[in-house]
Amino acid sequence: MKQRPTIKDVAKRAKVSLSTVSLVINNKGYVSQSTREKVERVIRELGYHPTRSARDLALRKSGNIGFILTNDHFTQSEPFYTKIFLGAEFEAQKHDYYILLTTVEKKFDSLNSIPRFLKEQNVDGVLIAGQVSIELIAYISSMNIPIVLIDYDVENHKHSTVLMNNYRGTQLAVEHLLELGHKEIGFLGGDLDHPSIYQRYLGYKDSLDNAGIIIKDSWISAKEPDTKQQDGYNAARAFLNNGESLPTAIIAANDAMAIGCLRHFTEAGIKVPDDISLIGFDNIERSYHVKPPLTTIDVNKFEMGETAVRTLTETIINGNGYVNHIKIPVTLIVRESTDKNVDHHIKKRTHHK
Amino acid sequence: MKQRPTIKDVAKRAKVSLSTVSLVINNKGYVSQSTREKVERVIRELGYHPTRSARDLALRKSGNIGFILTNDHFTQSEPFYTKIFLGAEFEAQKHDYYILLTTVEKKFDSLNSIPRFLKEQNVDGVLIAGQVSIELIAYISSMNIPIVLIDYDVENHKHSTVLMNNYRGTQLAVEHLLELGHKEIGFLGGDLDHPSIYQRYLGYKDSLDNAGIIIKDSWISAKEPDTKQQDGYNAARAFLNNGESLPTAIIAANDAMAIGCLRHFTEAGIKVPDDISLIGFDNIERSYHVKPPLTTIDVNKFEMGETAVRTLTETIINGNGYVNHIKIPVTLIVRESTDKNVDHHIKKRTHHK
DNA sequence: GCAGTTTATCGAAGCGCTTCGATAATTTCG
DNA sequence: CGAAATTATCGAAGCGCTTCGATAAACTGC
Repeated sequence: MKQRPTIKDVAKRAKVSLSTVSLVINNKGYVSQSTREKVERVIRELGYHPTRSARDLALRKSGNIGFILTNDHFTQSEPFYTKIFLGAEFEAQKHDYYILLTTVEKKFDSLNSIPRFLKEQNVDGVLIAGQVSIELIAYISSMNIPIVLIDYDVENHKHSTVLMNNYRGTQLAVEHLLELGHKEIGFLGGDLDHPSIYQRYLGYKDSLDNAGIIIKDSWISAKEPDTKQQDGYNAARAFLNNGESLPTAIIAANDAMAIGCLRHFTEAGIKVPDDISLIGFDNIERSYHVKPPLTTIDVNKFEMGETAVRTLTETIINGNGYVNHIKIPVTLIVRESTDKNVDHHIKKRTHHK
Repeated sequence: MKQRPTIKDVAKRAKVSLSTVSLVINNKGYVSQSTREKVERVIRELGYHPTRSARDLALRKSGNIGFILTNDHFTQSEPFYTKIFLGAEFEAQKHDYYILLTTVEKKFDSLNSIPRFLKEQNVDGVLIAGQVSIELIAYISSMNIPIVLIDYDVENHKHSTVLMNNYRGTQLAVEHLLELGHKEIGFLGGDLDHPSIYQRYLGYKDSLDNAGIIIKDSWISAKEPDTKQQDGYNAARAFLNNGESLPTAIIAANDAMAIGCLRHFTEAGIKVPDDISLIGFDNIERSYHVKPPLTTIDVNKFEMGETAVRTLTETIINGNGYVNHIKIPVTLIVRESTDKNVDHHIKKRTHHK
């Protein structure tokens, strides 16, 4: 196996010094036209290409960016972060970066939670997707490595973030329902401590406020501990048992909860959308296959990944301190779980049975 | 920003030479218990960790493995290679490798098709998923870089391969149909030149042969140029118009074709599985949502990725020449598109109308 | 008790590249 | 026309690590 040529071979063959070759490769300093051409010719002849690790060592950088997420994401059925990752991967390729992927435990453990690529100084910047421990973020931050957070917002706004426009999402949902003639619109949330969910709640609340509608407490459910299907199911039951009349439409914090809610409604004989309209959020695969298909809010995950990489490379170039908060637009997907508010008095009777 | 400690700092502080520290880190050569402990203590105190690029340069390796696929895969809706990639990613993590992903054009172009990580000598081995140009494979091979092919088999068996057991898949399908009492079993294939499809065809043919059933030409369709849904649709039409009676069951080369076939049958008033049973292959997402849900053959894609990485790391360690051909097992997923062969004479009448 | 091993440590060279001066040749222009 | 600035090239040092001898001390065993 014959060795690949090094910069030395190029220099020898072109009868110039190592440094000159380096200058040509990097388009730096002063090199006369003639020697530049000579060197370039030799490079072509030899099929030379600089070796990554040598260059990295000399430049004290890596050409990689790290992608961190908690290890439960990939095992989830919904490929949310997978799509973000792919978007990032493609954008990174454009900027001549490679992405090193790693997963970490949800809870921080200073021994094991530090991704290897950080210890090895093998990344120039880091993408963090979803809710990782703030200790880890702080640790990376303390190493002075640029960070971009995706779909997760920490309180201090020290790092750039790429979020979906949660607020705008529920706003769209409310607008859609208002157009359909609904006035009594509920919100089925889970854990309001989660920033995204809270934003969705706010978008809902503000929109109704602006429409001059006074929200009744009984329209809102936010007692469930999480935002999974089961929580939606439970929340739906709570709705039915609170002694108050149901709103004519419900916006769920996400599709999973909406689907759980839908299931309970179906069991309880409440028809969606005839008796009540229902909107989800996230546009997960299943929201399309459920009966009836869910009206929901979609965000382009691929674009989130792309944008994150673009932001990160800019931070790498411009140095830290460059902070950017980007909201990726969302769109309303109208399917069959929402319908006109025909006559809500009939409905009240229906679900009081 | 204070510099991270280097091996030099460790040496100084531990009052030993650079080389001794290196020996300790790598567990090599002779080091007395006492100095070993001393060095290890200092390493801990300083929070030292060797830097990747320096080590790579010295060792002339990279600690990365490349993952190549053609650029159309990720744009396809079916996340087939995505799952393989994730399997590979996780397994790589266990072996302390990072995966560098890249896509290449289907047709080889010596200028642009060479992945950057190859030019930069930035990978110790390469995973190739799907049908990439043989020129590229030959090129990589000529650089003496270990290769493992996934879901693609080139003629010369110079490289390790990880394939799904296509042959076994259609064998399972035939067994299933035989148990249901079918004797007239057709095969709806596309491009038989594709090795995977051909293996599926062989599994079908051999199984019927072994069962003592003589296959009629009219049961087999293999004239379509590709294996997409439209090809299945067209093939189904050809089946109906060939003047012969239909078999009582059909095995399609893949789910896409099966779904196309199903669509045409539905349009033609032929009921699946009442009039004819139908089996797909691949277990794509849609095969589950179609009416009726498709009986099909599933393979664990994640496992394919894992196995490929395991094979590759072994080749990297043991040197080339270590060649392994692995077939990942498949399983039959019985859903609603197959049923007992009740009375096929009635059926014949049905579809002759 | 001494030649031959084994164990322990270290200095120096080397991996392939970048970059900082130093030197020299060429150009500018007051 | 000569001092200063610009252009061109190169040698050497350095990036942080591994590894090959060299050297020396500590054991073998006869």
